[in-house]
Amino acid sequence: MAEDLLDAALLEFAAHGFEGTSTRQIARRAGWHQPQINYHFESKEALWQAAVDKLFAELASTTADLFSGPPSDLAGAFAEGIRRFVAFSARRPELFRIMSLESTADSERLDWIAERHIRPRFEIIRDAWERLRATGVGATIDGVTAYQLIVGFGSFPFANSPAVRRLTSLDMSNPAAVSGHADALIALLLPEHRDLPGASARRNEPGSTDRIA
Amino acid sequence: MAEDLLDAALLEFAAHGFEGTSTRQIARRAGWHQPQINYHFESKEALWQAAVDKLFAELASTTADLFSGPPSDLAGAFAEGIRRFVAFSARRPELFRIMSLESTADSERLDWIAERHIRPRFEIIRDAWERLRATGVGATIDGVTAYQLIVGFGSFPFANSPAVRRLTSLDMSNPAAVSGHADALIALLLPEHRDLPGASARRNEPGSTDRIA
DNA sequence: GTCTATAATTAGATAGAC
DNA sequence: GTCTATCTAATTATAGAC
Repeated sequence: MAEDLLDAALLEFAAHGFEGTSTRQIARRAGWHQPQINYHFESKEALWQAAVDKLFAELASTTADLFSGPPSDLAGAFAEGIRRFVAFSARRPELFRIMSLESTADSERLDWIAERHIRPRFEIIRDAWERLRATGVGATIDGVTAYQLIVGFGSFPFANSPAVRRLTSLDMSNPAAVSGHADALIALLLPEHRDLPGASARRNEPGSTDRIA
Repeated sequence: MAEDLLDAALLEFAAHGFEGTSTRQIARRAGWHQPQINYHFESKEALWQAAVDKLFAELASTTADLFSGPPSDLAGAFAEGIRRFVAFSARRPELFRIMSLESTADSERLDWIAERHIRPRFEIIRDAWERLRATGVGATIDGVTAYQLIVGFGSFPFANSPAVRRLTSLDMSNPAAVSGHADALIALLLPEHRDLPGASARRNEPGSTDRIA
């Protein structure tokens, strides 16, 4: 099944980079034989593109409905978007890893991923943030900085979970750690939001580790 | 000169990962012949360790004096530490790139870098933050989260500067962008700090692009 | 210490039997 | 479509002349 191979490719590319990953490793992980990759995909590069397309399609499906309706509660939609993005980063740390790997040096892969996948999401988030700020809500940072905070800080502990585990014995795949991190990010971006009705009810549920001191 | 080779190694390892970097690329960048690397270093792995040691020595030299004196102005020392770390991340984006590359999968290199370099710095920052919070100052986040905010958000736009450039035409190597990003991070962590004497004088200097909206 | 040549291994991709 | 065998090129590392 091609889905299995794409998932294996995402894990390997995210862990070792494009050049550092061999198609044999990917095939072995998925239970394929290496030449099957070149039968089903034009090249290693085409396999990478197909895997990245799948990853961003998964992300899109978790946030598609957020900014489609009327902007009656933009702050609430923003907070919900952050919760979903943080949860997705925990489930799919490959997203941030591959974005980071490809964002550090000029390359054709960066051109491709920036224009095809990152730019549309970046512009939606930046513009939504600036509309929100225009209503007087939110931390006093601009849209570009808010995007960097959401993506950089929101994904960081999940993309680096093996390092986090070594330094703290925290398990970032724990659902309480995931929602706690989302709450911390929301508190930084939307300091007023914890006072809004129903905003942070989940923070006080039993069993949730409250990362807010 | 061995310094030149280690700098070349850092750039290549940071851009392509350990497995994705060939010793020939490194040698070519530094003007060496490939077999010289194996004469001066035991292996590709030993070269990587020497390069990472050099990188963290540079970081240590920029922050060595910060927490040594009496903790009379812990918030001020914290803000100054953030400014220096952000400036270092801009000058040496290889630090964050290599940390991220090695923090995503279990490996002997992660064991080595986590214990030798990351843990000591993590514990200093986490503990300093919790002492600061005990005085009632600072955002309501715990020490682990503060560390993730400083490292993740503080380094993100510099480690990903080629992507930032594509999306925004911002040049993150611009000194105003560097100090603006440090100010944004300080404002998130230490909301009270902008009111302290001399805290953010540089933000209002002519020519500085104020990223605070 | 430096350099050319090369050994031993592995990479992406293809040929061709089935 | 699958699988074995293999091609060409690139990899890390070493041998040995200078």
